[in-house]
Amino acid sequence: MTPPTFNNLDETKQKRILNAALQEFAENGYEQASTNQIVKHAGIGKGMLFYYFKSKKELYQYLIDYAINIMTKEFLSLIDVSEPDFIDRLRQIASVKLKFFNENPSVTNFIGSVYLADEVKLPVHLQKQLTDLQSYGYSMLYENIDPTLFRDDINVDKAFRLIRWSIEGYQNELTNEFKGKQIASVDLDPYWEEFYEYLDVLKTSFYK
Amino acid sequence: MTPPTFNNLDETKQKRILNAALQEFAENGYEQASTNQIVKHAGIGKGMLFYYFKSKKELYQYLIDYAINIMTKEFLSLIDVSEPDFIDRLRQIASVKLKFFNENPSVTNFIGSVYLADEVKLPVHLQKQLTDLQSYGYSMLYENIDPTLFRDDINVDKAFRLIRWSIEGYQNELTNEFKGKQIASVDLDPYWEEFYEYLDVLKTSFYK
Amino acid sequence: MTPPTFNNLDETKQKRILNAALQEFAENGYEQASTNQIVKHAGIGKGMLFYYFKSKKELYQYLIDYAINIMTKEFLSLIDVSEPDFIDRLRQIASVKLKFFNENPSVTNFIGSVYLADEVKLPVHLQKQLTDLQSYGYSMLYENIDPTLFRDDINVDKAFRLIRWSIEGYQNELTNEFKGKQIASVDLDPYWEEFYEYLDVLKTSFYK
Amino acid sequence: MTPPTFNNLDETKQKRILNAALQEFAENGYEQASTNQIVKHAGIGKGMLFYYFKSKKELYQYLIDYAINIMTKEFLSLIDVSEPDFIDRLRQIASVKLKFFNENPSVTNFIGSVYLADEVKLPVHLQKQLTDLQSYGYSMLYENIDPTLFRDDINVDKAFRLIRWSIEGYQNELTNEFKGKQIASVDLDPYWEEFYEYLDVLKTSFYK
DNA sequence: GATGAATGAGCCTTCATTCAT
DNA sequence: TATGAATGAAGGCTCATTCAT
Repeated sequence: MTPPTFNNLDETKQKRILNAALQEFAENGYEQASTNQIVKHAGIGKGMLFYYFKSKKELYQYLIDYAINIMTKEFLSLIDVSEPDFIDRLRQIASVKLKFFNENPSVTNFIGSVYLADEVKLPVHLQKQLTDLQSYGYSMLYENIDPTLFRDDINVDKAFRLIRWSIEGYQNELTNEFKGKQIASVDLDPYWEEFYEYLDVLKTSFYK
Repeated sequence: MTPPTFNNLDETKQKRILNAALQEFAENGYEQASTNQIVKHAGIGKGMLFYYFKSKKELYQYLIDYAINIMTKEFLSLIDVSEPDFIDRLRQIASVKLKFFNENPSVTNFIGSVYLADEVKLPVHLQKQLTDLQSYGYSMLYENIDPTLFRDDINVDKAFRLIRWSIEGYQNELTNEFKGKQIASVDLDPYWEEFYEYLDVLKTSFYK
Repeated sequence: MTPPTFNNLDETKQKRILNAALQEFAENGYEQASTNQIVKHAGIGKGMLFYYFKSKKELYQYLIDYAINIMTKEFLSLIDVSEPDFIDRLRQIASVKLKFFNENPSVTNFIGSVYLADEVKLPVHLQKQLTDLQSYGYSMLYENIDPTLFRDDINVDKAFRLIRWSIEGYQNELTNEFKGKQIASVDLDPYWEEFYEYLDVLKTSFYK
Repeated sequence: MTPPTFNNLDETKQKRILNAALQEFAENGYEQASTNQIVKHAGIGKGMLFYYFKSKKELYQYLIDYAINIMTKEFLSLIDVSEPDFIDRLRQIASVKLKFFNENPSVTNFIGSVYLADEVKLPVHLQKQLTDLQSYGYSMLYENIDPTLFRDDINVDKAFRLIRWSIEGYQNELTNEFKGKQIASVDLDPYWEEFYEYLDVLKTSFYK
């Protein structure tokens, strides 16, 4: 399924190529991404990319598959589902997510661009994997949550979603703010503090 | 600042060109948009586009400027700021926004794609205008709001933002759902109903 | 059907492009023909070829159509079918053919390469035209021929074909011999003389 | 002259490589032939082909040399020159030729494509060998022929050639007809019968 | 000997931009 | 003003050939 010519490369080279490609696609979208730029940044010859992947599209689909796998293994599966408090769960997810982002910034940006753009008609098995990834993410989010913590006078499902949207909105705003900056160079502590304050407001409002 | 050659055109022709361009950019992004398609849909010769605008980029920036102006005049300025209830204000904004979208779908889609994509490095004056647009939007949102409606045990500013993010998240989800469909063909009533339910949950939770 | 952008060119330029293309395709076949070489020899910019023709394949098909038309009008239709003597008919055809070749060498070579190579899957209407061209050629060859000139002890149809094949073989041999030489620089008279001698042998053998 | 590295291979491997190459060149012509396909079909590594032959062109020329030799030894030298009747000689040659084709279809197709295409500028020694092959073929055709069988009122040399051209024309037509079909699946008897009828017409016409 | 990864020139094609008319 | 023909750089991709292993 995955190109054996590529998988036989030593890992650092694979990583160099994958990162160059993930970044190029994330920044420019599928069509506008330039394989020329990719090979230049990856430091490989013009022909090799097509020796490994046969076509731009195959490379793109390989990246999606790769991103899905790594997100599953190194992000979603690390979420602790024993925490029954929805908002504390969200806090923990944010922490794992940030760690993942720091280790795989290009993967995060790339998979985001895939969901946003849908420039490319993907084969069904990839469409399914993307949907599955989302479902798995939701299950990590909602599984084993204790609904009795919520006020009795509101619809809990609606509350779930409103809270999730709030958090996502907050995180998007931060992402936007940090865009272009080296994340490593930012002192994140004040942001965590602020985040916790937002979570407290949510608890106060939505919980009993 | 705006090309005088273009502004001297009779208005219907201007509209034809602008709409052709707005649509092309909204659908394909900056790089992928084709000037050939634009002139074809606008019904003008290839040379004229570059006579009016000098370059693809200048056209794009003109469109941003144009979109900002029209959104200011025909959307933001129509918001009724006499409504002091924050959540009722949001409801009213949603209604005005939908009306604007129905009358100017290409403008709405275009400006959305500009915020999302940031393919192009914009000149500072446009960056500023975009920020100003957002600020103006926020002022329409927050001006004259009665904070005393909110519970006393939460930070009202944080509540404002959490609520706004919730609503935006909900609206994004709908936008995504409607993508590709003819909006005119959708019966919106059930969505309004659902929207109001969400607003009620917010009121119950955040208000006294 | 034929690209209007190309047909609007002044004729000398059209000819320059057509000849460059006919030659390139005749010499190298469809796949190996280089559009780069064509534009270089035609003295036009790289993009123009695709402005006129949209694709290499469309150019190729245009050339086939063009070659068929010109061969029909300036070669086959000039054959005098009032001559009932089969071998004299062949003599006359050879003369017309040579004249045509001198005026349109690239067309002749091109259409020959098309029949030989069948590299490209042609659309049915072109397939049909090519077959029709051959049929028309045969009709010019056989129409109104007097079979009673042939000996009674042989099958006249078989004789027709044997004679045709002889002549074609002779002509192919000459074509091969002249390959690469400037045909204009060759004194053809001795070849005509030799040709007539061959025709005489055929008459002696196959006629009463 | 022939690469010693290649000649040291055991014969089955040589054959595998030669057949893979002959077929690829015969089917696609020189330029369009893919060395990748050749090594794949030959079951050898990419590097070895260029170890044995140094370049695609050298391989091609080796194949020409090889084809000439095998045609000489296993086709032309098998022609029975004791038959003094020209037309019976032709019949016998056709039979030997068909046998050879059945045993070496790739060689036959390859050498045919070489004569037709002349894509490649061959070195003089190969040009000469090709000419010699033809000469040798002609000598097998004409040697020991009894000219007194021919009518007295025609030039016998011209008759020889006319007859040869006829036969070649007939055979080309058949080759064309069979193109793409599995020759083994065709019942050839009716074609032999027809062939003999043509030969009879020729005898009746050209012999006393 | 043997492999196949690596290279880079060249392929067809698109497209913003210019310019003669 | 208005047209659209003309340009050439850049796009994705292929392939003979080389070379480290």
